[in-house]
Amino acid sequence: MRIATWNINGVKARIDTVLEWLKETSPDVACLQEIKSVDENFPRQPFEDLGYNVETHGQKGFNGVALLSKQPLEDVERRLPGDDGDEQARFIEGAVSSDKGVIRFGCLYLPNGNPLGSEKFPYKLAWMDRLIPHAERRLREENAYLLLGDYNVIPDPIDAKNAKNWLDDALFQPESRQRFRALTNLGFTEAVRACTEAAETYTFWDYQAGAWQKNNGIRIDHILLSPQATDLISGCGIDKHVRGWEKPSDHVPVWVELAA
DNA sequence: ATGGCGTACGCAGTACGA
Repeated sequence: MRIATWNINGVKARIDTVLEWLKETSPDVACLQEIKSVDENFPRQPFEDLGYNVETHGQKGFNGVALLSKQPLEDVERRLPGDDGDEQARFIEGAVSSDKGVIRFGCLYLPNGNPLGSEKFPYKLAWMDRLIPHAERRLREENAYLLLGDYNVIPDPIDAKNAKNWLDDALFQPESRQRFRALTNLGFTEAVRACTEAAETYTFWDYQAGAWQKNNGIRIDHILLSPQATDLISGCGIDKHVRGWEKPSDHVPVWVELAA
């Protein structure tokens, strides 16, 4: 079973690209971020035509997440618990049944947090402070659970081509990185680092200043697996070639293969 | 980067992203 995450930067602009990728890699579950669409306008039909069940949590203009699954999605929940006043569409969960039991997926679009000094950075940290106890509750269920998406966190210097360029950026602040470590330290395994120690392993390249051509990337899209899910890992990867396609997203898909 | 690009909204130019 292949599980993938991808920040598509707008479903309207990216629909053909996303469909092409789905046909090429055929993930069983795909978590999409930045759909930038309200639920009513999400183009469900072309995804359903490829055999996917579709669940969305969108809003007007920006943000928005979606879950695609070849198997029916059960127990779908929208919104990250902990702040009823948070109107930003950044979190959706669902589960599928497999021969290894229930496998649950949390699809997240973590706040960017820039610029530092604005209200956006404390919002990012507060969002992470809600994510950690939620993840802790899920781990206590002792099922296969994957928490995946655009974390907007560069975990370590090796995860950026030029780490010093990010020192004043919310993605690389000690407070952001500390919370990411606190999350993984609950007992999650981070898929890509479990599969490779290779340097220059990135998931995002800016549209500007020839970042892609210079391989000036960062690794900010992550897949975290509970111990029960970690036991099923048979491989993982990054679909880097997609960044070179026509009209690309600035992010590329990350995936993990489970023996389920 | 005093953001040079890209997307959404909506029809000019502003908000947002990382």
